[in-house]
Amino acid sequence: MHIIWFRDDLRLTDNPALTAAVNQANQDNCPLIALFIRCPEQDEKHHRAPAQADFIDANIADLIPRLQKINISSMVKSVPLFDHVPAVFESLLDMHAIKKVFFSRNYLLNEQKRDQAVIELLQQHQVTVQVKEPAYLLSPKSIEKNSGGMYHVFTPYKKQFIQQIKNSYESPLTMPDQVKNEFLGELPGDSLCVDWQHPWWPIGESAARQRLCQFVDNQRYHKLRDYPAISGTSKLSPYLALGIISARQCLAQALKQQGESAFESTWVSELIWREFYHDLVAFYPRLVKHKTFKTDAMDDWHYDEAIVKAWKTGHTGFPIIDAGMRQLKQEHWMHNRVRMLTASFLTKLCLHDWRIGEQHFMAHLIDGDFASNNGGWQWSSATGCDAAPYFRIFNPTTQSQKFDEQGEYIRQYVPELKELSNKEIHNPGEQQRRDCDYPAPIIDYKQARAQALDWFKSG
DNA sequence: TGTATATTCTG
DNA sequence: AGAATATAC
Repeated sequence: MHIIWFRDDLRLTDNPALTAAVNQANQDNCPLIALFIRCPEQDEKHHRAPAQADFIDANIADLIPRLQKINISSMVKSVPLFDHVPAVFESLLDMHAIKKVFFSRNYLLNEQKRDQAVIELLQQHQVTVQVKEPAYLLSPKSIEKNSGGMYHVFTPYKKQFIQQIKNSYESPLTMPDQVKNEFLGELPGDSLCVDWQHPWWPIGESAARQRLCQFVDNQRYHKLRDYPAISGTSKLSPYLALGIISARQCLAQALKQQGESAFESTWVSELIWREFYHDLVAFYPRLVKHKTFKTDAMDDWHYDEAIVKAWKTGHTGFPIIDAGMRQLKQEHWMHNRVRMLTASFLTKLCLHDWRIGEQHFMAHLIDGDFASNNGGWQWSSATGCDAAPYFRIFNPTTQSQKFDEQGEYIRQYVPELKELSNKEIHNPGEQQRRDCDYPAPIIDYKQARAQALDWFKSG
């Protein structure tokens, strides 16, 4: 029999490893088994949000009957750590005559170490391993400067990216054929947490595709994406992070609805940002080791327990920041504009280590994705790839006035301020704060900004 | 995908 | 006085 080992790509369509596995099984006329290996302790080590772990389980549970329809039986195994994954394969080898194993490549370090150990074990047992490139828009490392190496600036990267993808466009793969060999029935395995109570994030790839089809409207996205009180973003990030939908499927839909102009659209640009950050991780393994992207970046930060606590719990005394941090805790998701504001606040105004924020976001976000999250945090803290230098510092109050003019977003997540006027809600007066039982600002913005400019300039 | 400030413009 | 614009950080 052959095995398709599902890890990140929890979908049937546009899944190169799965399609290859099905084709091979049919060619060799043998059964195909889908293998899922969950590693709860590893998840904890990587600070995977419990919400995301549950979302994965629920999506696996959704995938199993759909795999059955194409005659693929599934097996779910749970072991604590990546180190224990080879043993799962060993016990499978004891029980079954396994000929080929398929999975899609992962560029993160611990994951690659895990995969390498599995590959070595399988090769010792004369099992063929096929590692397929995941359905990125372009495979990592396919964009390089003329002089070689990775672009450090997004704009020229994007320009070349679009050129290249126009030349080598591949449309997404459709559902694979049925496996001709007989369905093996239920296989013994470990249980999944399938009690998913989150109507905002429906399970499964058809839900994701439906969301995609309803969303793609670039005019609307371009106009509304920065307003956190409005649902103007795609809400596809958790699906992209876990491969429930592929970036290629997203681009295909944009092209279908907008034609070639999709390449210039704001949303597709965001998809390319995502590839840019994934590419950076593939090029620079130091990023996975918590190093700054800029090797000469200022990297010794303040630390004040009280500031970290206020930031994490949403009690900084800056309403828009607190709204964002509370939204993160409550919904396991935060609007992108507010992610930028809260990140800039922690790193550039409080001068606290971006890694604190990176880890906190990962621990709570349902869409946590190492490359995007690390890239975003390093961009925010001036240690990463950002064409604009260190002095891009957001003013939480003016940003709030600009992007949450009516204070709707603040009122939703910081209800103690909901009676304040549209004018006052962005920065209540001292007496109002006391009346609402809302904290005074933990930093003096003006002073913090001046301090940050000095600090970054000297570093 | 920024902000603050000085300067000029407008009514 | 407030908007628009230019410039430096």
